Amino acid sequence: MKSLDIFNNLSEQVMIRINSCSEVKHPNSWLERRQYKDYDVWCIQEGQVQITVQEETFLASEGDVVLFSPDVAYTATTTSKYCRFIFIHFDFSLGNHSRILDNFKLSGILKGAIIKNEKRLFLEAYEKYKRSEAMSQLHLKGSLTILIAKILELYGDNYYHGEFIPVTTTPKLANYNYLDKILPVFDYVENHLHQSISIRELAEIAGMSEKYFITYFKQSLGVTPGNYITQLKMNRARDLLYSKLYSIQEIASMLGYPDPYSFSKAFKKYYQVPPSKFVW
DNA sequence: TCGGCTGATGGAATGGGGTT
DNA sequence: AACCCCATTCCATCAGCCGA
Repeated sequence: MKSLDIFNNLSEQVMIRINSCSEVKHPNSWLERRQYKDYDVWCIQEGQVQITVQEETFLASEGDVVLFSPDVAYTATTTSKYCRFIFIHFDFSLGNHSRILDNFKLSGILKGAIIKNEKRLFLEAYEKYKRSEAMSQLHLKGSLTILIAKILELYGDNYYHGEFIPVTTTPKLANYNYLDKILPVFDYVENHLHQSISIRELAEIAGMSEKYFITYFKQSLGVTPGNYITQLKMNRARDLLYSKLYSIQEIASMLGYPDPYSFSKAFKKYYQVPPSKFVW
């Protein structure tokens, strides 16, 4: 299992909040030196944008998408007569972890060709948003989610990795491998969903004391290990129920619950509906 | 990174409602 | 009546927060 799978498995815990979204056009004399506290995506519509990060210079052309992570200090100018781009500022968090994406080198320039469809959806949503059409904010958020999912997918498949380096304020932020320590735990949970999993055994796998493991896990992922296990089990329970191939008793046993009652209890707590009423 | 405290959770037993 | 499923209750254990 790849560490990026957490975003898929914990998709219900992912929160994206749009802070601002607009379109700007800058003349050749434009020079901007900034460092934001949230994420920022630029969709270059016209011209070329030259971006300098940590003394290194990059060029984003028409059609490209630029992703800035928080704490990336950049200087931007245009090498063409003028440039025009749409920007969107947003926060991205998993559970209560607002900087989970810092674990990955995502900040940089994505060539338009590799993200074509997702960018098109985003631009369509932006046009709706600009005209204040009905549900346009939901459209915008949805299309941004798709765009980010695509960036994560490209990153996971090694088709993309960002080259912007953030200004490291704490040692933790400099460590892109922060999740690596608990990666074996993800694998273990994934492969042992059919049995009851104790935090103690997970801590052992991570090579930490039980108490510290819980703290570390929550700091790294934004959710507690217990919540993580429950989330995965409930995802699978939902899929198994939809398949209509198994009884509640069978599913309970497939997910490591000692009896169907405990499973029902956990299921209802999570979905607010008992498993028997979940699929009609 | 650890230990103590406390609320949360699991497991077992029991009961009730619905269905066959 | 028998069976199934879920709710409730009680008690023991565990997870996770907080302070050091």
